[in-house]
Amino acid sequence: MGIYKEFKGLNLPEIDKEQLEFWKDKSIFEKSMQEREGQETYVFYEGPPSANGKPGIHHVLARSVKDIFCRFHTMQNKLVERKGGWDTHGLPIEIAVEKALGITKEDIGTKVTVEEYNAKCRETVMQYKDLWDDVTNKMGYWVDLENPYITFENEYIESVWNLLQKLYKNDYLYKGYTIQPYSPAAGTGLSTHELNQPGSYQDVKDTSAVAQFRPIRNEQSEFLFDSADEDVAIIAWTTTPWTLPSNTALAVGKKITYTKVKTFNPYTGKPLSVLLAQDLVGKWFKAEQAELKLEDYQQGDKKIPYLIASDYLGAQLLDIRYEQLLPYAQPEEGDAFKIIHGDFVSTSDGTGIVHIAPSFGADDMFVARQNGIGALTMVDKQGKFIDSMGEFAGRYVKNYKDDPDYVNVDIDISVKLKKENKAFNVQKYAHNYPHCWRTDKPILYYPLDSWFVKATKAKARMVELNKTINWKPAHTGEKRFGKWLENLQDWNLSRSRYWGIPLPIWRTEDGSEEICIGSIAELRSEVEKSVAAGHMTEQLAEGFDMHRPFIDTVILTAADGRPMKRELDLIDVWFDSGSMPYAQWHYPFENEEKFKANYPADFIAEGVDQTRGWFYTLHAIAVMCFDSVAYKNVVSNGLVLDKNGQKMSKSKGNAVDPFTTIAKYGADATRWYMISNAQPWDNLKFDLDGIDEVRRKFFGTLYNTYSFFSLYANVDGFDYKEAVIPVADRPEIDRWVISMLNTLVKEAGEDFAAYEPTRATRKIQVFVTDHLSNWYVRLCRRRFWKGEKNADKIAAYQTLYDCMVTIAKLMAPVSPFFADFLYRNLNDSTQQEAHESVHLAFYPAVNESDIDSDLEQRMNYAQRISSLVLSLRKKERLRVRQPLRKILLPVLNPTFKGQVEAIKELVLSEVNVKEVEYLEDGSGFIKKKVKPNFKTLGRRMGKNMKQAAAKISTFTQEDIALIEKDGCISLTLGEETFNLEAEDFIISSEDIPGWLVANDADLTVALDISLDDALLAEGTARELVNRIQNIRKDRDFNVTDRISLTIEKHDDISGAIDQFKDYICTEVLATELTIVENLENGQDVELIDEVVVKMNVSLN
RNA sequence: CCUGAUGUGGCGCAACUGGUUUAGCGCAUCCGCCUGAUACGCGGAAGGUUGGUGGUUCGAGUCCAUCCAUCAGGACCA
Repeated sequence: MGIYKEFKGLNLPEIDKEQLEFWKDKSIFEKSMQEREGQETYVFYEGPPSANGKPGIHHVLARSVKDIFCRFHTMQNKLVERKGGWDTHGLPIEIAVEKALGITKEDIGTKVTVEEYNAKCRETVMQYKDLWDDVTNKMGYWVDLENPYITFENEYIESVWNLLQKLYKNDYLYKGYTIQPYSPAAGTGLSTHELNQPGSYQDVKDTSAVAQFRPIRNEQSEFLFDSADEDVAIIAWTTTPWTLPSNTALAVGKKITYTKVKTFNPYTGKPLSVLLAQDLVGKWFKAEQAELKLEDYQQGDKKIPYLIASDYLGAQLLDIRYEQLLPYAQPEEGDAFKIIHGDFVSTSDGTGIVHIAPSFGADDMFVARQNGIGALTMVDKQGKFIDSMGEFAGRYVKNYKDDPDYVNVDIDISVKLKKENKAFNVQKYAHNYPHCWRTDKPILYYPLDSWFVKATKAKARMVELNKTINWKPAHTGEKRFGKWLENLQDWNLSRSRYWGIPLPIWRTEDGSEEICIGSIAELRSEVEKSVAAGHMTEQLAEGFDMHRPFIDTVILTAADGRPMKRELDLIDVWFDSGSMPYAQWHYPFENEEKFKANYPADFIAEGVDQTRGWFYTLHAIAVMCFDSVAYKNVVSNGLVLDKNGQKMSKSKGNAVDPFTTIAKYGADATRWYMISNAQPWDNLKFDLDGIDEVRRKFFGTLYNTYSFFSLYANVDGFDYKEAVIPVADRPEIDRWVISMLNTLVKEAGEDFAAYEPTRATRKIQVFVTDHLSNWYVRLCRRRFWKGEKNADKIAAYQTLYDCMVTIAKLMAPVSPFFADFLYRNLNDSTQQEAHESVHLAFYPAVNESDIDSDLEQRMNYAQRISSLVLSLRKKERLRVRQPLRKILLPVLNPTFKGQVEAIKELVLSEVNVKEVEYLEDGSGFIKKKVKPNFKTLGRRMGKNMKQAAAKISTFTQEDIALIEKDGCISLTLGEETFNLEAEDFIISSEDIPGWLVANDADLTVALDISLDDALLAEGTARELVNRIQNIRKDRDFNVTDRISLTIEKHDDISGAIDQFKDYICTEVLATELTIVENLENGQDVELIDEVVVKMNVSLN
């Protein structure tokens, strides 16, 4: 039994389990923080997930990203605390509960008490907490699950109230009357989020009407009239004729050209001049009817003639007044019934004149306010016309009640307009209209009272501070988030629901006095006053619930003694999560020091969908309340799609379950795959085969490297107790891999620090598979299993060991399980470092002095030369086991020969060739070619580059020799002469006449393929060794077992046996090799070219 | 409709500020090979008008314009 553990095979899920146990037993996560107590902090904020849905594979990606940087900075010796959190309020939970209870919103407070309902919410919201904790644990995400912040707890709510009060005091809160999507059928306002539910927008056919508004004839409008009796109408189109009684203005575009068209009303046949946008005349009048004469028209004619009379610019029409279309009521406040300008007016639809009903359209309200226009609200919250609507009073504007006898109000209004010569056109119109996702009834836009955060007031500062935040990727911050901030609207804070943080504002009935409460203590003292004033009978109980309905029983007293009731609204849940930097510590009521040390965050990460969600609310609250950013670095990760690029969804059945994936492939392979395959902010096409590939290629290779190491280190008893051999004294290849390793440490460190995990993982992977395993270990195998434990062998062990320990550290942030497994298997045995886990260790320091770019370059030559030789062998069908005489290398530049000499032995043994011969300049063998170096020459020559390139291609061998000798050459193009230097050219050898040649960029290699008896015999000897090794392997001999060999005499191998008997015996660990005339019981072994020998291999 | 991202062999990705790139790598396919590390790898074959078009430039996968496609976000739906 050696000191290093040996394993039968790579089992990542098993490693996961062992590591989890180990971390738990030894409290490694806790230690990773305890050991860094007092060090510089790296602050991370956990965006709270909602535990009322199950975790998906995209959560694994998001949390991997978070985990990577927290772990990386822990390894930078920083204190990284990560408080977990839960988002517990909001509509998704309420809806889930309604569904579970089989009720709708209207039933709350009637069928179910608010108290019962909220209790159910509280209970339901954590229903999948265990599942979340489980996935967090299994994927290796380190976050404090023991002491999470929970948004429904009183302490949390109190902190939020404090923030709200801060906003209130700084004049950031106001109550406003705005137009919002509203569902009369459900009796509730809808958030834009709800409006964006799939299926909300439905294609429907509505009655649309073009109404005729008659301008009042006066000095201002006189220019519109040609004669004393001309009947002029401004026509406007609407798909909601029920809003026409509420019309108070018409909007035109200042720059739009309007045309007056003389024609007849199609329903009454009376002469009429209509005004509409020039661009839309063709939409309402057929070209062929322009041919008809107005005077020929007879009432009832199907084809109505028309005549284009005159054009006006929209600006000319402004402020013209018109007669109210359906005068059921007058607006109480503001101006009305005049033409105003609207930015949004276009000529893509309708008539280019927009009917404005401020109560029923957000744009309408906005433009009306700008112009001092009042509103009419002729429809109530149930969706029916109010009493003053005459014959329409009490009728629903849409069929909200599923009344089978429902008569369409839009049609009746249209009929009325037709009769009164007020309709120019009425027809069915198919369009897309939002519907309530709960009741499936059309919504309407309705003015509602809401509390707003005056975010627009802080807009400039938010934009400015956003520029100091490092966004990954940059465009999400600069463009998506930056643009959104620039077009910021006030934040509608109100939600008329039950399960959420109540708005802490109490008002007198007339709204003349109000108070915003900022703490429980303050509420308590206000309640005391209220009890004294007789509005309440009892003081607040200890630990009272701050939710509804309890909070609504609190009635406060105004200065003049009048009662104040709480505004019934809850606040937007996004305010909850945006408050977490403060509320997670119950700041400012507790933990002031803690808060200050942890604000703002160094790093947060969430999905890009949080740009307008959490990223915004964090930023907005921080700017408005603290004039600060909330986070300095933010990674917004992309979506996780299925392997075909489709969105994952349960209904499609293409969702990947995180639990089965982790259980099957291990957390590390899953994490490594997700991070190395695509940048976190790109969408990831998630393919399980990709995880398997990562497992095989990366983890498999690294595991095998360890297996290889442990196998021989155990045999040799390498425990790293020997004196460290200075790097400078180690062989070329050791110094090379150490140089490469240090380059990697440097670059990967920079990548991690720059929030570029994908780059880091790719570099680590290339190092492990290409450089460490397939070059270093492959070429060094013999050093590990041959001969005594001498300095060379120790150097090899130390080098390989150091590489693996370092790799364990580099990969630890991304693949915490395997990294620790590797680290502990190495370090536990040698005790080189005092850390019991890689996650307590530090990111390795770069030894700049060990980085040798010359060395890296010559090893690159070695790899490429080997590759070229192997390619030539392939072409000539010369097995690698067959030794060849020599390689010919043209010398490219003065340093080339020295560089190749240093790695000559590696190349020769790799490609099984005896020697290298250099072809020097002037040997006459080499033909060189020259190409311009566009990078340097292009800059200098500019426009002349093309000509110069042509000229350079005509250079003779002598010219090239001249460049190499003098380092410069002059080139004449027409009038001009340029002095060019050696660096302006790329010289390479092209060909070696008479030889088998291969090229790779500037390298050229020729191979001598002539064979003699000695080479053939050696080749045969190597074949024999290979076959015997295979037999050893087949028979499961130990690598150290000695054997005896008996081979039947065969002419084709006698030369090999004569000359290479010792070699063969050493290679296969044979104590004796006997040749016999006849071998019975021997096994047939095929060598080459159908040569079959009989041999017997036996264990000593 | 606006904004942004993406578009490179069948698939997934790369190519530092435009220039030693004949557009690389991996997976998959086929042929061959090496291996006392049973994992990988190596060599070769096949596979591309770098989404289209136009432009700037001595030179464009890279910059500009425009169009197309996909994705995301937003506006609007009178």
